Amino acid sequence: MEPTPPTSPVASELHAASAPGAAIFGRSRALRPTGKVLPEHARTHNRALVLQTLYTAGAQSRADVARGTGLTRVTISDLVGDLIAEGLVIELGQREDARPGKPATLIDIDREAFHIIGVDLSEHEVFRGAVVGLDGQIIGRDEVARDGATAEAAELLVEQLVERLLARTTTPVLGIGIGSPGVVDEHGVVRSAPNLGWSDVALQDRIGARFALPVHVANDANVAVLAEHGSSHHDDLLLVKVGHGVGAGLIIGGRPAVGGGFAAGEIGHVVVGTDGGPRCACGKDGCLEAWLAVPRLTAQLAELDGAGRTAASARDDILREAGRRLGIVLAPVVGALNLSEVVLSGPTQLLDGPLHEATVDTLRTRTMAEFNRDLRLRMTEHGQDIVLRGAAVMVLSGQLGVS
Amino acid sequence: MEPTPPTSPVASELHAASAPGAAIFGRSRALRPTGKVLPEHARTHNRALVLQTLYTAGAQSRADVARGTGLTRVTISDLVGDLIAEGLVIELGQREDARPGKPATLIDIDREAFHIIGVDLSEHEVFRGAVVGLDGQIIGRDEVARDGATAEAAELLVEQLVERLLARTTTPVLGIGIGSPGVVDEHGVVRSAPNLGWSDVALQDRIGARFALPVHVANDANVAVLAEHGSSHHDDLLLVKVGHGVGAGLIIGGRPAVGGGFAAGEIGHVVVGTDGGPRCACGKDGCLEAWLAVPRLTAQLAELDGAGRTAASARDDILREAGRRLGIVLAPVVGALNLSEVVLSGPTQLLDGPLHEATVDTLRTRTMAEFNRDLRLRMTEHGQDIVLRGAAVMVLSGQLGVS
DNA sequence: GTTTGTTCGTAAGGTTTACTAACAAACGTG
DNA sequence: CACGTTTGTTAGTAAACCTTACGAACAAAC
Repeated sequence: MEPTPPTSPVASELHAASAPGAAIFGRSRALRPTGKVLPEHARTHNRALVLQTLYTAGAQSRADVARGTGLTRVTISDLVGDLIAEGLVIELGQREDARPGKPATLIDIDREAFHIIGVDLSEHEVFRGAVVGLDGQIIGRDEVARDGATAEAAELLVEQLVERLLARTTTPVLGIGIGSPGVVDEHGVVRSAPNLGWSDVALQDRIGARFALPVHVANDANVAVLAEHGSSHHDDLLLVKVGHGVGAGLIIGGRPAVGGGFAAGEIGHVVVGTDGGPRCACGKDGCLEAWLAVPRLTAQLAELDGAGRTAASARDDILREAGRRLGIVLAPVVGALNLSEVVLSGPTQLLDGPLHEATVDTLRTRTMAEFNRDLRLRMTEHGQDIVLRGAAVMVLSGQLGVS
Repeated sequence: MEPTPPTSPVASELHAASAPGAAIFGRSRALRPTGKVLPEHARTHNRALVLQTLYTAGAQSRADVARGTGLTRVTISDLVGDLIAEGLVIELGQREDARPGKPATLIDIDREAFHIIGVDLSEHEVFRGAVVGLDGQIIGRDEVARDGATAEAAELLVEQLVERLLARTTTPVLGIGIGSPGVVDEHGVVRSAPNLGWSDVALQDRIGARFALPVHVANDANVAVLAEHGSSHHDDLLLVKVGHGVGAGLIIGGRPAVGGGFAAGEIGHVVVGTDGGPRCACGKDGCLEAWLAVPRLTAQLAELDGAGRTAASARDDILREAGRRLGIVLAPVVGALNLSEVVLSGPTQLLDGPLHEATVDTLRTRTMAEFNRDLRLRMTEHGQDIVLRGAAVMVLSGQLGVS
């Protein structure tokens, strides 16, 4: 019954008195900034709806779009007129196939009209970037070696990389998307990225001011899950990104989860199981990262090699145990959120095999089959480019409302 | 690399081919039913915004509401005119305090104009219900003994309880909110509630047809977290409801999480730890419910008493271990979602004490302090009425857009 | 070849919504 | 008492989407 000391990161407020006179529901809560809705906002929404329809279903007639959206042909013609004037949509000529009635004029998003810059800062040795098309196709790549650069030097490298990528674009640029390690807030400020020596770095503002383009910045795993959501039909999914560290990105009910402190997905330092485990850099024993991070796994496998040609099963045992640990951490999350899809991203030779199998097995034995029958666990199909493509999705979503 | 058998609840789709010709992002996904936005929808939104403002901040002038919402005085007058005509808002006369300018006419939601019926089906022996005011105050209670009724008999009991509650109302009824155990879908169909012998019971339609009133049905824990969200200023919170079983409700980014299969929050049968545990009714060993459910805890404590007057520390040990197990399951969820608040609901004499302390301790030692510094773990302040009040919030939110 | 029915895209006119501008009423202040 | 301030309403305007109507262009049936 004693309150825990206030120094504790998890403090109890059991006995905190509520404000006197406050209503039972809601009155004490800060006013929600839901915001008014003006006619022009409705227009913006419907405009995005047209783009989304074209983006998702491809070239079609105005009448098709009208049927798809529920708006009238008249309104669609009006909206499409705007979009054509802006260069976002083009007419493709008449439909070929033979059917009764006036032949339709096909329209589509001009998928060659804009380029997007995607940047991935999540790798340890190199900053990678790409020029990405509206469809997600990678048009050109570039990268800069990091050479241990931190703080201002690292920021300069990002600028340099973006500049080189912009030089390669041949059409107007829709925006710049950046996936950064660490905790990133809603304004694209990197609150904390220890690896890069960043703390409260206003990357979005800086890059935006430098290149006069829309910029979106988010955590690398949160960016990666956007790429996965784009190519999945699930609206509740989790992506686990295994690299130098272990992080996750979540989509819940079709929307990215950010978390109260912008640290959603930070599962690398959650302790796994009740039987200890390897000592982690953070000081605790048995963190997920201590079991699963790539350096840890490769080191363990290298030890095996050093001890002579052991049976392949020893290698498999190591990977299987890592997979089991991942499953143990994921089980409560899968259960609590009733996820329908979990995706793994990272080195295929490590993740795709015994590790993956063990995770599947562990999830199966530790969750309720009845509720999670539809759950799928799979490797990403985006490979190494997942953050680059996710960054493009982020820009697409932010600038056009398409996602 | 072998795909797991299709009978497995967690199946691998590692090698599933994507549809040929599908675009890299999105094209393969089903068209999102985002929906068009018409001017009247904007109107509805702004109307709800006015109600929300009044509900949250209390009586004020039209001009105050205009400043609070960002809409103009003219628009607010128009909207308020509608609301007064509908009987939702009333004029309270002129403001008393002395200041320059024309004296303001105070308006407020007519908090006595409507009653809400709240029903809680989560208890084992009894169905409880209440007439609830718009502010959440409980105006009258009623209950029916369940006597083990299941299937149709249980449905009839619900109808009977609602009928008796309606007879007690003295004003028009805004709607009926029901918190049911089991899995409930978006249309208020109880997909599965083993305790009540329900399977695909269209409770919302049935009660709605019987009483010709708006009805909202959801899972009991998901309903309970609405009550908690109403009196909290956190937009990422989890409520753990400990009773005959163990369930949870989540609010993520201010919205309730429902899950792909409508089973979000079902954490009772997630296995805890890596050291076995008590056999659970579901067949697995060491489910959270096997550690934490009230029958299990009381049985363990009763065994103690039977063995003679043991030290109080033995009782504390049992509760502490249960709390530790809860912390172990919650740690990955708290980490993944970066929750800012976790609330416990259930018997105070069991939860509020060593159990609570142990959960706090365990969460502290198993998550990253840096990310979860602001996390609070506390008992609910709604006590036994949490589902009844949550049901009222659900109706308020569904019918008026107020939450 | 003609008629019929269908489909597409556009034009005209009406309704809803929220805005700006302007004003009367009612108050405190100097 | 003149003046500035605040409130709430009236009048007119702009934006957005709707319904209705129509010409153009086609397939199918006669």
